[in-house]
Amino acid sequence: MAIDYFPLSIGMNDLPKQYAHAEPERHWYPFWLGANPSGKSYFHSEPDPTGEKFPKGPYTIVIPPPNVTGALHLGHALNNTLQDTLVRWKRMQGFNALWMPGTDHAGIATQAVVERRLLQEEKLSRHDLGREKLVERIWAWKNDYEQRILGQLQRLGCSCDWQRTRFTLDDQCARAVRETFFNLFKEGRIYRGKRLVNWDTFLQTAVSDDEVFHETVKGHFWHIKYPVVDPKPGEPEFVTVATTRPETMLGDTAVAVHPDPAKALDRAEAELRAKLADTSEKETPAVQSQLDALVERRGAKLAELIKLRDMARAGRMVRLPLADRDIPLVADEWAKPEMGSGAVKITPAHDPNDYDVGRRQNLRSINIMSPDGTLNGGVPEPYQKLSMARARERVVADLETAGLLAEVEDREIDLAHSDRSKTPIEPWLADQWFVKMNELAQSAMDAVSDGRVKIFPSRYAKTYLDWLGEKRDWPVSRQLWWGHRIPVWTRPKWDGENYTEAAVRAYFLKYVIGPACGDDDARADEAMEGFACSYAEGHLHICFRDPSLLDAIRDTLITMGYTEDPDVLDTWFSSALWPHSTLGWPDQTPELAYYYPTSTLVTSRDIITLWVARMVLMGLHNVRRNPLPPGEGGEHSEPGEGEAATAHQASKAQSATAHKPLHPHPAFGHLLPEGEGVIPFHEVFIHPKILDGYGDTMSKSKGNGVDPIDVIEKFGADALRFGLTDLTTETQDVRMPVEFECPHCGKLIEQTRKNRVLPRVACTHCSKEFSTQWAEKPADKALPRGAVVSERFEKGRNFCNKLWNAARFALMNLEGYTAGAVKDAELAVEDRWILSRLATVAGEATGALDTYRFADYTRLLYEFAWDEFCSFYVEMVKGRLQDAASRQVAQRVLAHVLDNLLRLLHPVIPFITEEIWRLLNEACPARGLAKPQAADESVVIAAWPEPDVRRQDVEIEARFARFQEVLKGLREIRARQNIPPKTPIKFSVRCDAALVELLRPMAGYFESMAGATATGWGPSTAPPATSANITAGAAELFVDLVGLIDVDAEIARKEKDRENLAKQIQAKEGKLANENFVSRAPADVVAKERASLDDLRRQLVGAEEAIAALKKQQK
RNA sequence: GGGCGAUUAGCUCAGUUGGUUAGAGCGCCACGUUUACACCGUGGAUGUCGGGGGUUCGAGUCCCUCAUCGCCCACCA
Repeated sequence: MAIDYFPLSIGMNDLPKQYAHAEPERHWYPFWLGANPSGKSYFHSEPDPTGEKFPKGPYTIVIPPPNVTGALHLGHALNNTLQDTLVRWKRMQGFNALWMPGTDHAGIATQAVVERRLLQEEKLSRHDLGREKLVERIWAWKNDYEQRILGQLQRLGCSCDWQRTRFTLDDQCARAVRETFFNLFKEGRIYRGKRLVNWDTFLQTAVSDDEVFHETVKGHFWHIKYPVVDPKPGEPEFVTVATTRPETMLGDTAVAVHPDPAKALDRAEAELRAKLADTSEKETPAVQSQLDALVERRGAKLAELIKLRDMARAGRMVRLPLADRDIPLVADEWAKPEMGSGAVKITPAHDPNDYDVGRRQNLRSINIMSPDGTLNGGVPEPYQKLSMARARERVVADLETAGLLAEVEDREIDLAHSDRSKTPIEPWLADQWFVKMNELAQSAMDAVSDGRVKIFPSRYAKTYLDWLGEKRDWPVSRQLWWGHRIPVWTRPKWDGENYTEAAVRAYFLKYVIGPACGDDDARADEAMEGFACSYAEGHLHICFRDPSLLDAIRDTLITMGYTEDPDVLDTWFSSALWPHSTLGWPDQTPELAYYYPTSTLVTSRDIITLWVARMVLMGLHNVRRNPLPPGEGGEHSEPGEGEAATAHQASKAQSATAHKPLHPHPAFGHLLPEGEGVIPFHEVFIHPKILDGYGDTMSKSKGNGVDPIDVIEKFGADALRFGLTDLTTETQDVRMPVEFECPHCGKLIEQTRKNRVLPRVACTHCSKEFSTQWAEKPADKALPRGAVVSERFEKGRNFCNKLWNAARFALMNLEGYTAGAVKDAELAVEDRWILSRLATVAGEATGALDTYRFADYTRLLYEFAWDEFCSFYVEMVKGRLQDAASRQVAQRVLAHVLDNLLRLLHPVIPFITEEIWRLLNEACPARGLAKPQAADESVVIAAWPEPDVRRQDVEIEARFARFQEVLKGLREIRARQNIPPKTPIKFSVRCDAALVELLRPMAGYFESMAGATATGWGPSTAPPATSANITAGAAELFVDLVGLIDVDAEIARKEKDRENLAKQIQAKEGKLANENFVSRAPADVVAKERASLDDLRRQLVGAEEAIAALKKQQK
């Protein structure tokens, strides 16, 4: 049968000896996407609510959307390979598999990249460009990189449903974001608060923690005396506070002391003692002296602190020097008595802890800094317009002049710098929006605690629960331009205005919304549904659900004094909605009803908290399931149980052969806005992180990053995928030593910490130079580029080549193949064996994938394909293929096993399996043993092999094990006697009658596979006069060596054996003589030891016999 | 400071509930171009299972402790 709709890459008659990966990769991907007989993409999925086409129901994965900051690296390749492996596997199993692709706008990271380039290439800041223009530039960047990223995923072979590709900043995500924000706002879960940001005063922007580097600098710890206002008799004249940032005193609004100093001192002492008991030796003296100081001064300090505390309770004030303001003493637990004097200055606007104190104690906040880093009008005139650094000098000098500086200590300070401008960061409290986490976090914790969401490996559930357990409110605003704009407008409250929600609503209905709706009451009422307002800290905030409404009233709002919030939302806000926003939420789409909750999330451990936890809580908040009345699909979702029972889940619990339709048949409209919240996914798999050979994380900036495309070019996409899957064990990190590939000689050069940052490197083999990613000078850039790869992918490439050659052998021997049923009686012993092994391995491989044991999956198939199929089955079937009488059955079994092997391997190595599948289709259009059937046009849509348990045959596997032992023994003797492979040898076997029965039928295979002819079998077989012997399991082999033997070498060898055996026997005898062992160990263990001892003794006798015989020969 | 994890052959990693003589891939050594495959075949060498204690008849596996490394989180008047 000729395939005319698509040309095969390789003609059947000249299959190359080495698998060439490039061509199959190039042409099979478009084939899968639609250039196939069906004309449709195999990767596209449509909801099937009735379960007509897919009785097993859906299997859904949403991609962790890669950031559009840059191209994908090896970590992404791992992440996506695993997802593709799962999706392809489930698709083959008959699930309606959907892999939803997309990318993430990655707020600050992307804006930072674009801003950095702008500065470098055009010397422009974002302020020079303006908001709109900058955002335009970022969109252009996004378009470039999105294309590149999606292209990389395709090169990798990812079977995403590209028709559904999404972006976290696209219109539909924007709708989901606005809907979510509005609802949370209306529910009072979103509030305005202050939070410390890393303020870059040079670029006048907030920078993320990632963009901050710390440098230890020499600084001071200043102790400042604040005079007490009108001290009463017995009261101190001053309160001393200490600070590393004296200039912030100008913004102080209180001094705090602990409300219960005695208790606080006890706690401090107890903590130090605990630390002393727990600390390493070299730190002990420091802790001890702290403790001593605390104990020694306890009495005096306690008295002082109690006095201060009482003053605070009496509402006494201190005078803030330089600013000449009176500020209160307050009692607050933030003050640590063991620190400094025990009294602490409170600057709510410039320190997050102080901000909390300010809220608790109802203090004023005085912001003293302008965005450019100079002091603003909130401080006395002499200090205004000074930079923070200058202000510090001035404040310290003035305090000293005033005699208010008690002490100055030297101190090392960890000072934060902006990575972008290299200037010091000023911590600055900015207004931020927060999401209240209390209930949301609890709901997400419950989902994991009660098993609705399962995390693999399970230890990561702890990371998740611990983090959520803190229930820290989530700051969601970012001082950026790239992202979802916060849909809030704000104005200060007017003097004398009384805020009530009802009044604001009434006002808006009458004067703003009403007119905007053309005074159509129904429309206006509806519009008011999408209106919410709140009041906090002197400001009125309004929020709209529908942005189109906003366009109509924008001008009105501005006239009314409202300003639009300039900030955008944290990028994780939109990522948190990803599993439902990509399926159409807030609309109740068929997709949402059918595919949600998704099946599996595959991600890495560093975003368990940032992303996974938030998806769970947002999913539970946004997506609601209504209990359906019985008869409308509701019977499938029993409360509690039903929700988790997708077919995917059920297939794990039920046997693979169960046909009961367990899928929920979700009816459209099944997910409604009321009712119980629905989890976003049933299972989460956390995969390891790839480090380089030195244990460093890979990154472009270190120079150890690997572009998956480089690996694909050199080793092939399948080799990359196989290698990555093969290292996915339960460990948290894997190391991947990295090499440069010399573009001149193609050899690999070890990448070191030194050479990986050079613009050009000389090849250690051919000495020619090549360029690296650091090349900037034209001379460097002109050199050919050295790709960065890893030889760890050789294993995968070699495996693909082995598979290719096994297929090549099969194809060369399948001429004249006819399909037809094969009767059990027609099967040869090797057929029965390989079919038994195939059944076992198919079951084990399925089990491995089911529990995310990816490395087990590849290992099982690697060993089956290489060590069993290639090394034994193919070798053994060769003879029958040459024999007309047995050829037909041999061909049918060979084709069948290869067919199954290709299916089992397809999820991990899709390209080569498709290539071979199509070649096999040419040779054998119909395959199968019991009932041959026409093969599917593509292995992508072929069925996953169900383990054929009927073929499992313990007896035949046992016989094979014996056979393999004997064969190995024969080869070993040949090797150690240096007998050339072509020289035939004769051997005899001494073993019991049962084993003879097993081995005798294999005689021909000893001839073909070891060039050895059997001359005698049985319990009384005697060794030939000149022989080498070896123990192979329960059998003893004698190889007749007349004219071949190196007697001396054999004697030396056997003497070494004898020594070794004697040692082991002694150890075992000792063990068995131990009364404790014999009486306490389980009987079967003891029996095993006894049997093992007998065996060793027998071997020893054999060795001695052989030595004696050989010594006779020597003479 | 809190948490999680790692430490097994030269390198990268497996090692099930404690139970024969601790495994794989790469690398290394010897032999081999036998009609699928040198990206191969056959055979071989290589380990104080990080150190020290303990529990046990028995520990790579369980407990304690020390050391080194990695990651996450928090904090630093």
